[in-house]
Parts: sequence; structure tokens; C-alpha cells
Amino acid sequence: MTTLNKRDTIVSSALELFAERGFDATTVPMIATSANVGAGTIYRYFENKEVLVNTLFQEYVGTFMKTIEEGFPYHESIRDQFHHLFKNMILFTNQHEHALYFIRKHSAGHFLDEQSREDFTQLLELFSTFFDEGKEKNEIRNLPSKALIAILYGAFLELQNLIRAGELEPSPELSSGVEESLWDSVRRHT
Amino acid sequence: MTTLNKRDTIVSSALELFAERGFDATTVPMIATSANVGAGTIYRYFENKEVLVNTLFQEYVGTFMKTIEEGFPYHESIRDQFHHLFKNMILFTNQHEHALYFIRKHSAGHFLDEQSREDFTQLLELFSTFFDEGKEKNEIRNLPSKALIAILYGAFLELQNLIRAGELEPSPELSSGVEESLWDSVRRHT
DNA sequence: AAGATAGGAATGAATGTTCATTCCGCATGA
DNA sequence: TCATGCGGAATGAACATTCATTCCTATCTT
Repeated sequence: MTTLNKRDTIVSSALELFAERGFDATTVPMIATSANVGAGTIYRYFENKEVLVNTLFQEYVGTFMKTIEEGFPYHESIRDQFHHLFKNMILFTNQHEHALYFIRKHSAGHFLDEQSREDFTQLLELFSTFFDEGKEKNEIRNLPSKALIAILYGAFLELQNLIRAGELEPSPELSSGVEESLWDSVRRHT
Repeated sequence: MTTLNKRDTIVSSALELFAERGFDATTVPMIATSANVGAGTIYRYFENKEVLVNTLFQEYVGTFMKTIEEGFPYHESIRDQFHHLFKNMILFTNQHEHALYFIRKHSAGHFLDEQSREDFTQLLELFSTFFDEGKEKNEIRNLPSKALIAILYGAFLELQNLIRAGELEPSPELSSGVEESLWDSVRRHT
């Protein structure tokens, strides 16, 4: 591990614990131990546990959105856009092993503040826009975009979870197989 | 509500609260209030909070399995078997609004006992068997069964969640559209 | 039939535990 | 020596669980 400063150590430990056990089952002393800092130190960087989880949430939702928007092929075919989406979802999970799972597990949390909820909505809208355009072009199945997002997002994250748990080995074949499967689930069949 | 006995009132209140907020964020007094009983009464029926959640978990996983196995068309086509699966997943969620979501949210919980984990594994095996047979017959996509389950289960539950949250109106068209989408995600395309 | 009594069921205030948060003394470096 | 960053014991609040007490209902007794 390239020596991180304390804040980043805390963030990274908290992310993993929150992803694994959830916000409510993760205690501040637990985070402190895992990050090799005193419990009090966490409060030098974050006002309280809720601020910590909201900061994490916003940071990672933001990074995820950037990862997806980066180089998005707006003018290519819907299929190519889908490929970009899928590829970058995988890229993001490779760079931040626990982040997507953390986001899903907490995206309806009772502790999320206004900003976090707004950020999450924006993320969903990004996908919505893609599906709406695809439906207009008759390349995407005629289902509510919310439903299409749920299918894509739900399936992808459940898979991610399996991989995180070590129950499924990641491989290029698996990736492309899953991409095909998910594309078939959202595309319009002729 | 056909007057329930106290145990059932407690079970039903706990189910809803656990599904909504999760085990760790749900307090026993909360359950008591929602069930209109004294906090102590809960302990007349369940040894403690963990026993309560494990009882719930096993009860609903068992009912879910029965719902799926009931009248399963072992000798019909894979497509018909899939239809049965899907139809009964919907049936189950209609009969037990919060149950599937509760199961998903808690299926990796740190408080689950051996029995609960075993029951859940059995449930997954039921789906596994179906997919394995379908692959043998070349009707199901060549992906690990675990992955196919994740896709089906993840997508279905994310949708269910949307409906529970009132963000999507259930309707026969939606159901059949989703069934088609999910079938396309797991079937082998020629 | 009315009153008395027993015993199981239910209650919620009291208890001990666990947690988030604070606070004060220590260490490091300028 | 002073200032800054840290640690972890101390604190108070919230929680799960217990238990002394009350309530209810069914069965007796007269």
C-alpha cells in the first residue's frame, strides 16, 4: 500500500467495513482499529459518523459518474454506448473494489443527507438518459427506463457481489458473457 | 386485517421494519410499538432479537421455496419452467410484500445462524438445478449458474424494490415485459 | 349466578451493555 | 518551549434484555 495519509486510510477502512457490514453494524472503534488510528482521530477528519458516511457516498458516486462520463461516445451507436457503460462500470469496480457495493447497500439509507440523495438521483438520470435515447431509436426494449436501470444495475451489482465474495472468478470471458446477457435484457429484439 | 395472534403481529411488524431499515437499524422497542405490544412481550415469543430475525428468515425462505416448487412443470420445456419460476416469484411477492426484499437484504447478515445460511443455500440450489438443466439442453446461455442466478435474482429484486418504493406501478404489461427481458438475459440466443 | 382464586400472558420501568462522541494528556517537530 | 496532531480512556445516550407487577380469563365455590 502506497502510504496513505490518515484521512485516506480512514476513508478506505470505512468503505470496506460499510460495504461488508453496513453502516449500522459498523462501529467507529471498528473503523479506528482497522485504520490503525485512535477513535478520536476519526473526529479530527469527520464531524461524526453520519458525515463520514455521506462524504464517502458522495465521493464515490461522484467518481463513478466521472468514470462513466469520461469519453462517453455520445455520437456512436446505442450498442457502442452500452459497451462503454459496461466497460466503465467494470473499470470502476476494479479501481474501487468495495465502492459500488457500498453505494447500493446505502443508497436508501436513513442517514443519507439531501446532497447524497441528490447525487444518487443524478447518477440514475445518467442511465435514464441513455435508455430514453435508445428507446427513441427503437434499439432499446419498451419498458420504463427505471425498470431497465433496475435490471441492469441489479444484475450487475449482484454479480459484483458474488465476485467480491470470491464465489465467482472474474475473467474476460465472464465479462463479455455478462455484457451480452445484459445487453440482451435491455435491447429491443426484432 | 383478520385479527392475528400476538406472535404473528410481531412477526409481521418485524418483517416490515427489517425490510425497510435493516436488522441493525431496527430496535426492539420499535418493533413492539409497531406491533402494539409491550417490549417484554416479544421475549415471550422469541428468545432474543437474533432468534427473531433467524426465525423470520427461515420461515420466509421456506415459504418461498414451497411457492416455487409447488406445481413445478419438471417435464415441460425450459421456457415453461422459467415462466413458472417467474410467475411464482411474483405470486410470492404479492402474498408477502416485504419478504423477498427482507431476504435479500439479510442473506449475508452477520447475525444469521447455520440453519439460516443452509436454507438460503438450498434456495439457490433450486435455481442452480434449473439453469444446469437448461444449459444441458442448450436453451440457456453458457454462463456459470451462479452468474445466471445473480442476474435473474438481482434484476428481479431491484425491480421489486422499485415497486415497493412506489416508483413503479405494477401491471400485467410490466410483468410480461420484465419476464421477457429476464428470459432474454438467460436464454441462449441462436 | 356471583364472587373468589389461580395461573398464564402481558407489560414497561429498571438494568447492564455497547456505542458515538468528547476531552485531556502525550508526543513530535519547529 | 510552544504548537499541532494523536490516542484512547472517560462520558453519556441509546439499546437489548430482564423481571416485578398487573391483567385476563377460566375454573371453582357457595
